[in-house]
Amino acid sequence: MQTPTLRDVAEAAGVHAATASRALNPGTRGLVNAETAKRVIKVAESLGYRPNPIARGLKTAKSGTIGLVIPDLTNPLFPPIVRGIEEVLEPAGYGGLIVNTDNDPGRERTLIESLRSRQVEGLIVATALVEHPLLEQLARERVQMVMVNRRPGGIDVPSITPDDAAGIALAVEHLASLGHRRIAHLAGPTSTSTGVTRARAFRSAVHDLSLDVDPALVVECSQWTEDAGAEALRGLLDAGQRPTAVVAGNDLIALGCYDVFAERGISCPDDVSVVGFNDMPFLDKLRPPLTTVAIPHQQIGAEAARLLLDAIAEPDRPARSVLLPLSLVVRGSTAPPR
Amino acid sequence: MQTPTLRDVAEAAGVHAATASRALNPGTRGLVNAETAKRVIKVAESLGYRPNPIARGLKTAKSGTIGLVIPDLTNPLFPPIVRGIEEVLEPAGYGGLIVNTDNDPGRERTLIESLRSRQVEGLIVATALVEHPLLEQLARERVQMVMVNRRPGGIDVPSITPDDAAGIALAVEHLASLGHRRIAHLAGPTSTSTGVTRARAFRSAVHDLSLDVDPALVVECSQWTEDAGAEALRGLLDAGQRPTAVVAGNDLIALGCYDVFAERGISCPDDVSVVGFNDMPFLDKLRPPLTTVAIPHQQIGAEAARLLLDAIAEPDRPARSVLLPLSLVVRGSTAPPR
DNA sequence: GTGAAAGCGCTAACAC
DNA sequence: GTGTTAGCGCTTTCAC
Repeated sequence: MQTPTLRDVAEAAGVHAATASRALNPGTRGLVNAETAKRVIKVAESLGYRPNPIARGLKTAKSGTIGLVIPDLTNPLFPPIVRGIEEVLEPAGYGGLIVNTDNDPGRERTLIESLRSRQVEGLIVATALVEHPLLEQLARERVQMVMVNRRPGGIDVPSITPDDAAGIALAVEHLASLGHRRIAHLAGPTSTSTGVTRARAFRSAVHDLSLDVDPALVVECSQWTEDAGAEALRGLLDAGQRPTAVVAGNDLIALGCYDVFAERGISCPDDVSVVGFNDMPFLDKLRPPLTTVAIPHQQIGAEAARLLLDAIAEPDRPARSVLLPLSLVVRGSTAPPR
Repeated sequence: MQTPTLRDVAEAAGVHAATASRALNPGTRGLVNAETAKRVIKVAESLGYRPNPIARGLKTAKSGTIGLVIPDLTNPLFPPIVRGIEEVLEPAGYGGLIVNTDNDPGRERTLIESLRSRQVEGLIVATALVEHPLLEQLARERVQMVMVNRRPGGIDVPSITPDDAAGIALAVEHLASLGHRRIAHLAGPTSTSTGVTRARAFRSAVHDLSLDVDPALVVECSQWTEDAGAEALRGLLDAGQRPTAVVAGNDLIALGCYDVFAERGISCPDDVSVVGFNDMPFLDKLRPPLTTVAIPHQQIGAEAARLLLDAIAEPDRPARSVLLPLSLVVRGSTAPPR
């Protein structure tokens, strides 16, 4: 016999399929004679019965899957988040369907569409660049979702974000305590909320600590990449700026700085200190090891999944949002200015 | 109206649901009047109809999902493979369900079980450590699968593996051409087929090139990790061995060597050259940048997905297996011995 | 407490 | 060519 069906179990236990269903389902088990329930369960086990979630899903309009929308799994930022998510989803009986958008709004639309047609029960969205119309539409159609790493403007969607502002403040304070006063910021693209938040936090930290406030010291990178970071730093230096330290929008941008240092014979941390953001893997293997702001990625993922499961269970509960604290990992790329 | 159903479309187009189904389905579209088909399609579009794969799946016993069994998504080896897989799956209308086994046989069993109950149509298995009984059982039950990065002994399962032996030969030849004669190998665990294959390839390459053949120069690491690599190298050095170069079982193990070099004031590549295996991200940022054997991960994933889709389409075709060529990426961790 | 019957949305025989 | 009918495996009224 092929993988046994509920009816097989019912027959073997001498009950009706409906009764077997009730017995097997913890939620409805109470409706059934304890004896019968026990018997059915035993039979099911001995037959190696496994419920077919597809059939169940068809009936209950629940698929037991949720969609994970991320830009690019290959970006080391995301695997730990995904693991954190799975860690919570799995014991809850849910599975995660991952899509990579490459931050392409068109792909994003299509992929979310395809996830919805697969009847996912909710979405965890970790892309920085969801277009607003799409977001609003999803909210309107009451698609359960939670945003990771970004807070949705205006829309009532739960989100789980690292406390970027606090992280940047940590970085700036660290540099200031080392004696730096002229600190540059290579900001992420202002098209991303993260880029905006971090840049704003940078400006206010510099201001609060009474360091040199010079608009020319904040440069926007066109992307969150090594190349864009290198380009931005080159622009800064070519414009004659000589910061003694730079706070990079993220680790990749910081890596771009390393490239420029190599090109131009600048020594880090002797000539310039650098702080990254994210604490990607293997940063401790760099030369010099990169000082950076660490984000509890796995925890973020886990928290996001919990938020989503809650939202699915109680669709009408108002959106909670969580801000996770960050920490600074001091390594070799920061030192007092000379 | 909630998301429209096939019946809604059929009604709006003035045809029967079955006809609508035929019209919408490329495979059966030929059975329907071209005009009608066109009309139905138009109506479907205007209604924003999206087929419900769950319902379809219930009927056709196909879920449109396949299971990806990997040890740990957090290991940088896997994200590119997963992306390669998705790249092929997505246009084919399939989705991938990922599980992380942490190389725990128990978890592996349970997770594969849960994938099967989710009615996946096939499995892509990238764990090094599938227990044989499980594998055999799956094969017996005619679960379609393909193995990635390992060849199943004895069982007729398609596999897609990097040509490890050729890669190791590349590494050894490179070192030999630099003038090294006393080369060590920090092998991966012999409980993994990869570990065994690479160690064997190392021995035969050393032999073929008439280099120093000394069994003491091959050490097994207890795991594929940085720590295990460091430990193995310490053991080797403590035993008085002084190789001028080491071929590490993988990049992580090579990283462990870096740690030991730092501990003991050994200079790389001046005192010892090191070659890694895998070409993880950011290896070019290390000090020194690691010379390593590059594996076309994404391509492996894509190929694996193709193999699986083929197998699903033609279950009776004999298992094909693919061996992908590797290349050596020469960076700064290798130099002539001094 | 349990069975009967209906139906989730779709597709596949089988008629016509 | 198209409609009819049945049913995938399960859950859920509604009777009894």
